Amino acid sequence: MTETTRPRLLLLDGHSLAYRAFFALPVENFSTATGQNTNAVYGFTSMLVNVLRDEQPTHVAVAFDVSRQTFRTEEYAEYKAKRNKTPSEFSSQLPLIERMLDSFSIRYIKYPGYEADDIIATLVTQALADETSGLEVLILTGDRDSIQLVTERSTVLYPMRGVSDLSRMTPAFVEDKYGVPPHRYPELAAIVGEQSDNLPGVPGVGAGFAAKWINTYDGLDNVIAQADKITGKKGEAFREHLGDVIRNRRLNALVRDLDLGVRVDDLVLGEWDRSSALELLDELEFRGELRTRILDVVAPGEDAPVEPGIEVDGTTLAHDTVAAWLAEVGDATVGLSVRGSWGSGTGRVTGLALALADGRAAYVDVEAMSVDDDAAVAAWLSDPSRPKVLHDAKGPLLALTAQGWSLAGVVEDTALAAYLVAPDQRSYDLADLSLRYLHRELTVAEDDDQGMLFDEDANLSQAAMVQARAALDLSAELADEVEKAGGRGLLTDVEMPLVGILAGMEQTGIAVDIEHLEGLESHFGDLVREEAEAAYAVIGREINLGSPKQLQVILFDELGMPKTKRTKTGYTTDADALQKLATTNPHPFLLHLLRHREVIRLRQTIEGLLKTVQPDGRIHTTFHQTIAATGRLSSTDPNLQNIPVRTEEGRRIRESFVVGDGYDSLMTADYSQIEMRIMAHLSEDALLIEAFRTGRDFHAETASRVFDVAPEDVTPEMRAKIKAMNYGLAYGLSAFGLSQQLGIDPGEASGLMTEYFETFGGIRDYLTGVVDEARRTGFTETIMGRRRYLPDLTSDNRMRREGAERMALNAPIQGSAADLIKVAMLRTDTALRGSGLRSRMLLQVHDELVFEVADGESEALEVLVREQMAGAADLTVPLDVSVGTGRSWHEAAH
DNA sequence: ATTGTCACG
DNA sequence: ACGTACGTGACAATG
Repeated sequence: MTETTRPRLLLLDGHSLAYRAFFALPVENFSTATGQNTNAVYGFTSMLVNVLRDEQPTHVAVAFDVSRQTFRTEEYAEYKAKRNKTPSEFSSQLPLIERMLDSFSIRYIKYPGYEADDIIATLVTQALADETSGLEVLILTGDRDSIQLVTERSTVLYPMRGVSDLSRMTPAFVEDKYGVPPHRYPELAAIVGEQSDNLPGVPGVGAGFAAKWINTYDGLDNVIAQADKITGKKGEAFREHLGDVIRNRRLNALVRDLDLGVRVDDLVLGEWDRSSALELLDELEFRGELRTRILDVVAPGEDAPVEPGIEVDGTTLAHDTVAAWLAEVGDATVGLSVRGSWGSGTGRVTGLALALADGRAAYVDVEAMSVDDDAAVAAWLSDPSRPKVLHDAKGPLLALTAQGWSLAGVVEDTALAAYLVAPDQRSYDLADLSLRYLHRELTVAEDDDQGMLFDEDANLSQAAMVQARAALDLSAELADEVEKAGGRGLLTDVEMPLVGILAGMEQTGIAVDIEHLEGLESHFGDLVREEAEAAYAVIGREINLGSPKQLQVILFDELGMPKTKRTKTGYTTDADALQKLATTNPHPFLLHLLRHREVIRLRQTIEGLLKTVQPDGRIHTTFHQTIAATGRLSSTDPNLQNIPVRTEEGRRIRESFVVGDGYDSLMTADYSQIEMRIMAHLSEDALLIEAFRTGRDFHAETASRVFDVAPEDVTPEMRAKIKAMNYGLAYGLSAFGLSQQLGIDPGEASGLMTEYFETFGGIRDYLTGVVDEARRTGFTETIMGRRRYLPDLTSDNRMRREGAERMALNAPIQGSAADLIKVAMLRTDTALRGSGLRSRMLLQVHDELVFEVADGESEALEVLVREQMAGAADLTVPLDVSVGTGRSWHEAAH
């Protein structure tokens, strides 16, 4: 222990290393849930810790460039001019690297007007000047200019490929590789040139000749002085480009005497800041191997390198012991995992796993419970003062309800929490979240007792308890994240209470007139056959009309029609393109094909619906609360949010959704122009607000203002144009998109947009402001504070960037509308319960709610629903609700 | 598993 | 020069 380690100074060129890492590591594999890219941070950190581990330096510093403007660009404007603009995906990672260094107590140094190399050169010079210290110097850099700093006591470590191979440049190595000693390397570079710095050298002269000259004449100065003596083409070229060479030499000389205000002694490696380092590793989602390696290096032996999986201490409770266990739990928060099944309006529970923060856990075999156990479980589940945490509570809730239990006291739903924190994820799988936020594997330890029989039941109950524990642990972790994202109110007051409502709607389902649906199926089936045969007759053979590939052969090869817009694999045959073809070339095949598409689609929709009708004669969809990044719900199995409505034929399908037995009618209530109203509210555009306050036809009102005519003089054409414009606004519309929508030319569409924005300046200002702010903060926000992260706003890829800009325009509008109708559902549900009405909510279709009306409740329900929907938010414009009632969904909509 | 198409708000 | 409106889900064809 008394042996003194030899002092070693490690200097890193932060910029060049991070830049290399940025290009070496695929960005897709290195980004966090919120979209922060981490490839440069990862690669830099990885190189840093490897060198810390392998070289054991006592002193460390990292040098950074401040900007591209340096004394070199002052002197020679073309210096590094050929380099592409620094991608913002890279720049955004530099502050993270600095935080990483702070947490490791590693100094980083910048000096305006100079490059990182100059800082390193200065420190190397200082370190070598003090010969008594015997300080050894290591320079980790991706910039070859530093080779001039190599001496017997200073070595350059240069990354060869990617971020893992380091080449150790000692004087002997440099001499061997380049043919000149290190201090002469910049002389050689001056002759050869440096492409990455945009410093052209002597054409036709490579490193070999340059080294020969330098050695023969003893240095570049002498080569220049005796330039006449060099014969041949190369000599001629050298004389001709002498100016470049002299300039190169001046620029590639590193500055060694900057006044940094830091001495080598100040660079002693200090104590790391454990909590900020761990926090940053979590934030960057660095786990697994790198996390282990980092912790091993900066804090050897301090943190167990291998993270254990989630563990619980519990077994299946014996018969008649559940009540006692639950009594012992008291009012502690319990992680709850429900085993069983649910869906299609039914469900059942086979087991319950409970876990506590101290590791205790229990599994209840619901199928083998005593009467007392059952009562105890029922009481605990329904007691709102016994707090519970679940992951994705809707399914469990459905199963418990089907079992005759009620559930109360759910204080956190970890799936919803994770969704609010990062709404763009595909899934919120418990195991993934455990890894991401807890850095724990969600696997059950294998039973290694050889003598024991494999007990499947024990494993299942163990897995359930582990999941219960994971949900509990996650809730603590995610609560912080939700707080940080400002999502607590939304989670507690909106998303979580909505779970019960959605479960109820799914369980209730909507009644279907099967005979009517079957009648439509055969009707459209007939039409499908007719159209197919007519199409075959035209071309003289049978093809698969559903195959875009076969259609392309017929349309573009055999019928010789003009090629449409390209897709990845060929040319599009979508309805839009075919419609366009048909206007110039009304070939009968095209017409039959289009009609065939239409009717086969309707038939398919009907067939799909028929397959999902349950024995109770109703369809029970599943609503998803964590799919749409904007905050909307989605619906599957079947999707009841895309039942046809736009054509008369399609609407006939809605005749099949009918009032169920024991009820009087269906009622639908929808918000009119909800998105434009939100736009008016958010933009505070006075004219738009006024247009809504008149209460008259909104599109006509706005058209009258844009075209500056009296409302009664607005023509249908004017109204149609402004309507398309109004709808397009929230989508980030382009002149092209608008022209496509309206079938006018892009120039006219562009003029229309200009007119519109001149009239509604507040909207234009709002829209540009939204994108600017999102670019600054990294996210957009709805009226209720729902965030969507859009890292691509700063992408260098134009497509991605512009795509993100359109999402930024749309997310606050669509998302606020989603917030609003969710609040309306909560208010309506509460009011319904309080009113004693029997009517019930069945469906939500983004801006519409569908109810089943009990006998004699029609008027009361309408009043209640109108009041609760209109009062869901206090906007600067009124929320208009239109309501209709009928025997079917189709009738109700009239 | 991905692509193309088309239904909805 | 290039692609072109936001958000979903279902189905069939095709790799």
